[in-house]
Amino acid sequence: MLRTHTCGELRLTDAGKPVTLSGWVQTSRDFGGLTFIDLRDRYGLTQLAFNAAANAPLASEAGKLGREYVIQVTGIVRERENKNPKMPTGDIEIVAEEIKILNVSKTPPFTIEDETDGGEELRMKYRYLDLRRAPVRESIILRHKVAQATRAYLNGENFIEVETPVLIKSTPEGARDFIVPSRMNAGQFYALPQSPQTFKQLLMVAGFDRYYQIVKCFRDEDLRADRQPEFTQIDCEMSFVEQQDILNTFEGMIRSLFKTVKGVDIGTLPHMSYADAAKYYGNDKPDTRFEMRFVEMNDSVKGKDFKVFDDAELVVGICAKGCASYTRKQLDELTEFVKRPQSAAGGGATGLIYARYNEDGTVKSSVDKFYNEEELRKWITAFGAEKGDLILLMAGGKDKVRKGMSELRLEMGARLGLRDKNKFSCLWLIDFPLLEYNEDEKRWFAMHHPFTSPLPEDIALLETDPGAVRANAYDMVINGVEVGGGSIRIFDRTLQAKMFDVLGFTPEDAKAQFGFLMDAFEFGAPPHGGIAFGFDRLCSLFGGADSIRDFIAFPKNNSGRDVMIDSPSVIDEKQLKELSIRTTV
RNA sequence: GGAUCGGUAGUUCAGCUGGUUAGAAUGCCGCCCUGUCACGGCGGAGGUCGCGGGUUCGAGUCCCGUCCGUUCCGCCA
Repeated sequence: MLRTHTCGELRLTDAGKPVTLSGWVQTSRDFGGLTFIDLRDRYGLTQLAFNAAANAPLASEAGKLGREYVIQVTGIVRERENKNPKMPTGDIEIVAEEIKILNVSKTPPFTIEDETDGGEELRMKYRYLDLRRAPVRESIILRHKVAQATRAYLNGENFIEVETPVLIKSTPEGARDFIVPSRMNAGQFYALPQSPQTFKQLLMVAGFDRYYQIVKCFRDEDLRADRQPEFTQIDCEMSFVEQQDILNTFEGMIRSLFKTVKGVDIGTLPHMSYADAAKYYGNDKPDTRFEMRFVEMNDSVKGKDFKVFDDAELVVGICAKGCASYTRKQLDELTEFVKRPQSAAGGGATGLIYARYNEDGTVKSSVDKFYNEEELRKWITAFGAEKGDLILLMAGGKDKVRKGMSELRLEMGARLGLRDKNKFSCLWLIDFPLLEYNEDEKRWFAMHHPFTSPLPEDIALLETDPGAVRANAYDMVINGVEVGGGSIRIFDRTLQAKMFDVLGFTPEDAKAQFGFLMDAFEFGAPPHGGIAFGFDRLCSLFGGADSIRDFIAFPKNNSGRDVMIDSPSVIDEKQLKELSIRTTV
């Protein structure tokens, strides 16, 4: 063994012990006659002390150690003269008697400290150095803990972990597939799974009853801070269940994860319908850490000759607590925010209308020309505003205004400090529409996927009013992040055929793409349903971070590149030829 | 595909309406220092201002193009 202890475990009670530690040189503080070195490993930091008066050659050798040298040190644990209460090992130091350089190191391109001076790009290029930093290391360890807690819970609930194939078949719906050429089948291609969806359903047909897998999934779409081309799901499926059974099981799982990993009790998850989420929060993943719910104002503001409101499909607003004192400049900033070109609302329909309910009880709005004080008082009542509050309104087409107002709500929540990373607000979002109409392609698309069953009471509507059919589907939302989603599946071949029909698949198309699943359903498929959680997002949520990248050991950058190993890369002509791929380059 | 911000020392950044030798902090190197833990002091080295073109007497700065990166929109059944 190259060590007797780790760099994080020695305490005052160990004083007097002879020990051997191995690790990396974090810092060196040289006082001439006295040199301190902080030695680092995964477990922490331990101070080494070298005294020139006691051992001059050793102290001189210690002075030559550079940052990130790997050394082995033998010495005696001693109580420190000056303790450091900020370090767990701050009460002791090692009086070194012997050091051995196990490996030298170049000076790292950025500092290996909690607050590094390295930029994102550099950190990714030298990710193995970045991973030496405590915050990144802790994020990866947190991920490990979440994975273990997940397995512990699901194992306890009788789930079986089954691996499903990675080389599968491309299907046109959904995200773009990553494609792998087949050498043995010239001109043919595998696809990497966007999720193990069909396989887990086949496992239900196979009678496995409860399946889970912590599994890599792949989607060839553009990246975001919270989106990687390869990402991990907690993928689950259960047989002989209805929606409520699934909600209970996985509410239990998430509660267990919060309890084990964060020591937090999240309580019972409320249910919110898709329609209510749209109406009160303007999106399907409401951040319910704070209220600031939408208030629809159509009836109270129309007919006063204010064209913007009169022409609008929807006038909706929020009440920002204590913001009546906002300056003109701050209000202009909000208007800019709403109008910014990157807004999901596409630049905002009308801009922003505001009404201040001042501390002195007066009301002042940006549309005083059209609305007298009495009318503005009605606004105050509608919003339940108190003195000092600011009412913000937007008007226009329903979808755009809701999107725009939703962004504004989150922005105001952030400005008011209401989006606390240490607070967790979880809920189930239910009653999604089953189908979405695509104007460009003039056909219905499955909002979730084509195996999602309709709510039983809505099945009849499939013929008459497909847009009104609600799905037997559910999403779990935490702090405005969609962390998981799933559905009760269609297990009846006739209903599945009808779904494909509504989606515009000919029976031949359906057969070609999903024939294996439809065939399987003819051999006694049990009623089943499932859910999948975005594991990376869940970890970033637990870790209080917006980006998932530090919870992935080796993530890709915004262009889907791994800048450390420099992939993707060109492959040579011989490989291409073997794969029967011709290039024009 | 679009928008946005950025690219200057190893690193993080500053560099105004174009003007003499491009700065700071940190890191690195050398010397000094016996209780530091963001050690301190003195000194030093370190730059193709992403790349290409243009405007100009003169470009880090202005214009065009291009490459790389950030964040967002589209996209992500």
